[in-house]
Amino acid sequence: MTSEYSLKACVICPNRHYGFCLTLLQTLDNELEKHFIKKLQLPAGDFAFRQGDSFHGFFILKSGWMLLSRLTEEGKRQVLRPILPGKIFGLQPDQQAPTFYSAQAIQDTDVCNISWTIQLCTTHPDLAMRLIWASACDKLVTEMYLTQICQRSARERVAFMVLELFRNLKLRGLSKDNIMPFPLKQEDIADMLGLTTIHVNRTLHALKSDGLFSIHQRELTILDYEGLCNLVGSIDKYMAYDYPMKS
Amino acid sequence: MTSEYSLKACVICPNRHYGFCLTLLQTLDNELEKHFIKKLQLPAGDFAFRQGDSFHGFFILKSGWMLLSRLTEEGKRQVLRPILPGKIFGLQPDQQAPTFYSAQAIQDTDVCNISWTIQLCTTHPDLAMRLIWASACDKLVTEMYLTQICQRSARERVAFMVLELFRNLKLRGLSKDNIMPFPLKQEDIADMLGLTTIHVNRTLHALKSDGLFSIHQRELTILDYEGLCNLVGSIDKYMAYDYPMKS
DNA sequence: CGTAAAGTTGAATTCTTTCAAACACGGTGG
DNA sequence: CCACCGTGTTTGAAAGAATTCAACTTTACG
Repeated sequence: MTSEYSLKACVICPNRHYGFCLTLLQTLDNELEKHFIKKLQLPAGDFAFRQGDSFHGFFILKSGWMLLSRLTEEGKRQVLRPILPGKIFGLQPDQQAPTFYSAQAIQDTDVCNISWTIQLCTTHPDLAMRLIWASACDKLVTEMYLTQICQRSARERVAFMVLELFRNLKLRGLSKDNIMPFPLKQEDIADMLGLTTIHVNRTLHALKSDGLFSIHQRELTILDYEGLCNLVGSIDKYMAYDYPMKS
Repeated sequence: MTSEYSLKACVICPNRHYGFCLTLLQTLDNELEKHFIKKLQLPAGDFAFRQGDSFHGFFILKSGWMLLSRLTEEGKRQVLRPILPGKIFGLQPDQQAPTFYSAQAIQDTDVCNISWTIQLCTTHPDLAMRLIWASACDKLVTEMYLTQICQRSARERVAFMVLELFRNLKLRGLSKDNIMPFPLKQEDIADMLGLTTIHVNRTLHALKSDGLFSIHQRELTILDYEGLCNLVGSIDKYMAYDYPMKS
């Protein structure tokens, strides 16, 4: 993990047009950037933080993919959600307390660390509002996954996950046509959707056989968008809600 | 649903010592209470809002129990979480957008409606900070349930739910000794834990037979606290995190 | 080129669901 | 006071989805 201070790096960041980063850029001053924003590079496999760590503030993912996951006592891993560029992660209720989950890069990533304090609530109320917004977004995404996991079959869960990722990548300009990056291992999917690796394997196989999508070289190609939607149902309205919207 | 304005009602509210309400009370002025806090009474069965509604601000539960739930297209219901007194609910990323879920009273309840606007972020940054805190808490609770549901058997899920509720009720002074109010129907539990009503019934039966707890007249008595803990595992640290803590 | 990690396959088992039906309880009205 | 009704709970038996265990194949990478 390398770190550096880089004044005005936000000005050229690909995420600057959206969400928290947009608001951040709008209210950015040297003071803020110098003292409260730290930039890091994390190679694939590295952790931004580990379950049980404690730290101040929170992170924003600049590029790459990360996974938030929690290890249970029995050693099982629960993937809480994947983090795409522009997303905030690591924001906790009590910043003194040990974190509930780990944040691990599954690709080489760039990360920003924001030293959020209550002081910034006062000096930057628009950032505070944005933080409330972002937190509510994360909650919503988790609730969507919870609903899917509780109520749908393995096929449907996988289809949901693919569509959800696809739409969020598209909004970020990170997919071309029907092709999206797909760095998730089958084990990641299993730990995310409450299935076993073996069953994920069989399910992926079935969905590919049905011509819904194909996966090669860590890239997923959607072959039957409508078919996927039918499998998932029209949760369109909320699907891309996770996205850090403009304004 | 009746509504009224009542100046300084917060001063005698049983939730005034904790969480958002504590901060609210500390910064309370007539201006704030008059224009931004509206009090409601909801009889059992009534909705504070329904999935798809949109409204400004958010709610705080003053007394009673509520359930947040979402109906899927197929007509299945997902209970996202129960709401205990002192908890915030209905806070959404985009307040213009239709809500993702419904909020229904399962007992006679008192509810406060707070007309939160970005303006209040500026005038009351401590409330904004508290809101960030509360939102992160809800997220954490949802993540805990997600983890349990993905990784544990029906027995363990039910045990978890009972313990989680018990601890939060205790913190609020709403349980005496090992007895807690338990207004949940078996169907509610099923919809909350991703099981069928029938299987919840059998599971409850099994847990009662094992002498872990008993249920009579909408009250649950814990008979073997340690046994329950063994079933759940020691997630103590985070268990009562949901609680709107002091300070 | 060789080792570890990731993916694949089969068969048997287990947990949970589904369907169908009966029971208990509280409230209502005759 | 009792029959009736609806909601919530209980039980049985069969079917189904996902897991477990064990082995094998492929891919990635130093």
